[in-house]
Amino acid sequence: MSARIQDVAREAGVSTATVSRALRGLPNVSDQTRTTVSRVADQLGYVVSRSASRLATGRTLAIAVIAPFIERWFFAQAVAAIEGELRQSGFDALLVGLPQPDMPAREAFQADALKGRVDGIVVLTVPLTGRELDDLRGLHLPTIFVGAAVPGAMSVRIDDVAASRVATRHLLELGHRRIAYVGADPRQPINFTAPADRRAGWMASLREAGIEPDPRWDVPGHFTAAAGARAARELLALPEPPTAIFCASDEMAFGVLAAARERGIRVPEQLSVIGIDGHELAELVGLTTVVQPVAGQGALAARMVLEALRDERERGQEHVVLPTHLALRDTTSSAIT
Amino acid sequence: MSARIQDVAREAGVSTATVSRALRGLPNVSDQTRTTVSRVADQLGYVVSRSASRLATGRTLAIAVIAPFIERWFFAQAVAAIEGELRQSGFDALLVGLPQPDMPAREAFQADALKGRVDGIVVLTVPLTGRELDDLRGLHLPTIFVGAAVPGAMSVRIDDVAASRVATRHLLELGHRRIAYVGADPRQPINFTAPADRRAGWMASLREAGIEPDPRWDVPGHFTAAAGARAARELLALPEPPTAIFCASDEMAFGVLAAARERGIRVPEQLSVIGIDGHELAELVGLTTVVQPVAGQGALAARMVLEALRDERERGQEHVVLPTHLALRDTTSSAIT
DNA sequence: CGCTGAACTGCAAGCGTTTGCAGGAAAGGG
DNA sequence: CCCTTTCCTGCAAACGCTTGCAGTTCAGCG
Repeated sequence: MSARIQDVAREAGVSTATVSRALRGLPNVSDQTRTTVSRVADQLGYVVSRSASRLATGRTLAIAVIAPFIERWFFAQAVAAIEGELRQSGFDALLVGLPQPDMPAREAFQADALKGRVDGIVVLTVPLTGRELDDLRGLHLPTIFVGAAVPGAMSVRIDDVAASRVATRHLLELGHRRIAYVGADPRQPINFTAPADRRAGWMASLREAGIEPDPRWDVPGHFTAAAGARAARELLALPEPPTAIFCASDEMAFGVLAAARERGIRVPEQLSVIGIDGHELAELVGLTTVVQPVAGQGALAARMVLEALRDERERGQEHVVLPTHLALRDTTSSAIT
Repeated sequence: MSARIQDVAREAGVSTATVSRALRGLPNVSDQTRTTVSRVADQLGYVVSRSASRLATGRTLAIAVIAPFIERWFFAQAVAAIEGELRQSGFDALLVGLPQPDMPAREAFQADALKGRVDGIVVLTVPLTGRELDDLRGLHLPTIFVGAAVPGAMSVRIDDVAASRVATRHLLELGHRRIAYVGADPRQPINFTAPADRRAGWMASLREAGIEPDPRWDVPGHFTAAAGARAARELLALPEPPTAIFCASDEMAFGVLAAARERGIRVPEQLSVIGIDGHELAELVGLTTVVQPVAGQGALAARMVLEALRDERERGQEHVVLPTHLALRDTTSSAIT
């Protein structure tokens, strides 16, 4: 049906070996030959068979992108950035969602289903079990984690503890004392450290300020707006509700803002709210937040796998930490005392 | 390094042919043999080489998912749903972003780069040129479009005109006369009909109500919140501003709401706002909107390609239109006259 | 007890590239 | 003018699976 390397070879009057070399820009092909071959090739609309060259070389020119919730803002941003970077380098992005990620007993992630299908892996901050992680390592492919530092592998992320401290300190400086945290995750799988780290930053900052955090200020949020709203309703119903809420993601903060509006609580006058992310909408609604480079982390991760593929020798254990910054906007203000 | 079919064959004392058949559940393999082979196979951790079977069969077990802006809500939802459906059927999801989609003169989409790399294609409502579309057809792969009906191919979508009429009529029934539309796209590529269709529905509904839409009520929005806000600012600055704004997407509506807040305009008392989508946040902020099944469209599309792959014979030209419904919430109310 | 099929299994030829090795031609050096 | 090099090119063997075809075994039937 469509042209094979044979056809090109015949038409150009050379061997398939030469066609292969000519088309891939390998040395030891005369300019004359190379031109002819190229011309014939696109005359015939020849495209090398990926399957065949995969088989012959053992390289797939594909990278797996493992993401738990592609539909969520953070992941969508990151995936988009990764895909773009990969495509530019001629690599395929094989998207792998985590099976039923919300289920407590979700189907195990089959790492070795990837065996031989990709040259490298980018893992977006995914709740993986230790076993799954081991299987992943067992593939011996360059693997890079985004959003969490996994020992023995490369990673790119932000300093979650620090980001969280920035947010919490900001609230403290505004005079808040009763500062809640939304975003803890009851389960704590390996490699999904953001919730816990951010919680740790919050807690440490409070303690440094001489405040012992009330356990009731620490509410799970599951990183969705709806869950954020639920958390806020719970917090605002406390006998002595917090005067400020720090959310581990902007989406949860949106939920908190909505919940506050429901109850007629004015932000920031009666309640300060701060998030982490730098969501597009955060700017619009004036949400104060700690901005992290999401696309930046994704793109960098992609470049790092490709890099690792190039320099097979030194499969580094690089851990890159990207900076964040506080975007002061309209949802935080001094506490009324 | 890792086990080949040969190894399994040797270990199990059978030929590679038998291993192949046994593992794939083909008939004419004794139960005894099948069991032995399976046992040996996973003892050795054998996984068939996708590359090799691709080459041998010509089938890739992969589907390309072409999306222009993976980072946007609609696309992220759809991609997630598609990926899930494909994975369940053992297919790989090859994610293909459109190169620099925002650029006016973006690099052409290389359809034939997909040649031989996938068995089918799902195209999310993508602004493609006629030539690109032709190339895509030239691949002769089952292709299904989401969000736009392309002649000669399968599609799944909503009735944009109807959805838009529902929204517009709702506003009309509330007594609004000056109803603006945010979302038109100046460029009008083939296969990206949603903006124009929704605009058509708006315009038709107005005319049926005896209202001649003021051209200034028709503002581009580019489907982002920021652009929605910009559009709203423009509209609200008109000497006689609209009393209601209909946005072709919820994200744009969020922008409009933000812009209204900026100017101290109360919603819905002074301004009614309605969107299309059913975004997670829409519910939270109480945005009235026409809900469309986004994940549903994606999942269905995926099932349809797989279906088409199964029944090679009848490559249908099915066009499925999924229903939408109006979600009445708090951003629309009667016009003050 | 021979014969016919059915049920399994194996042989080996692909599938379309890549690549180590060797051959041949041209160029340069002595 | 011969001998090295250098530069191109082709041969043919992988790569790891699938599958048409043929061979074997064995139960069942006449």
